[in-house]
Amino acid sequence: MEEQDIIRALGALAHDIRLRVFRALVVAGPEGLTPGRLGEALAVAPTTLSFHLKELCNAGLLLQARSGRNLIYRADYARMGALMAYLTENCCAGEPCAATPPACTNC
Amino acid sequence: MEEQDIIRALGALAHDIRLRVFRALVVAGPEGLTPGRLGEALAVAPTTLSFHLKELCNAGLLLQARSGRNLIYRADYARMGALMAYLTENCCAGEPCAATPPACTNC
DNA sequence: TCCATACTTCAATTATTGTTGAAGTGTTGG
DNA sequence: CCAACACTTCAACAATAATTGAAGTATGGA
Repeated sequence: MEEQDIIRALGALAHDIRLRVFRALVVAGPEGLTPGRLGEALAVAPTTLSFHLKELCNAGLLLQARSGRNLIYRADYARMGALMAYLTENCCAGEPCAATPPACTNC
Repeated sequence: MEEQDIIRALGALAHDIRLRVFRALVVAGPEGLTPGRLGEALAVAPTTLSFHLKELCNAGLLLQARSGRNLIYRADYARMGALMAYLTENCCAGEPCAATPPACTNC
């Protein structure tokens, strides 16, 4: 992931609606959610929501698919993981991720 | 860290100059750097740099101190750690931080 | 005290982002 | 094929962020 991608991803998450959308999709898991459900859950107007979903897609954080007359958005976990990896490596003084509460399940 | 703080921090890092500044300060360690050195290293005009340093301070990611006629900026590692913790917990499906290469040094 | 140094703040301008309602695209059931 | 549905795109506007040069503040040395 290039620096430019990192900046796009961070910028995409740096907005209240988009952060909530992304969180909702992370919680929703691999099945994802439709804009309809998202708009309902978060009380965001369709046009506004569509704009922000597009932003998140452009940043590479979301995947889009069609299912009938609905679109389905899903969080791109790999991408989010890559973002975390970059931040851990470059912005945390090389320390292991400060947030490892379920530490070392394989030990 | 409240959602609003998370958004501020993400927004602060979502800019090429600011991301480089923060990275430089992380690398510099606890001793930090002066705006003079930063501007020199990153080739940024003093006014512009000052603006971005202020943004990073306002976002809580940087600490400022005076030493003689120089100001010294340092990365706030704790704050960055809190940001990482939030993202791991809320945006990574509860999986442990995707980036744990030096894993489990205490095992 | 006065000057030079090291930055910051201010003010004006430009560029980018965010929001909204209206119009458009693709899809399904009748 | 057509009407209703689920969304997106467009266009216009409002709000916010970024850049620049000029002026201001704080510090240390002559």
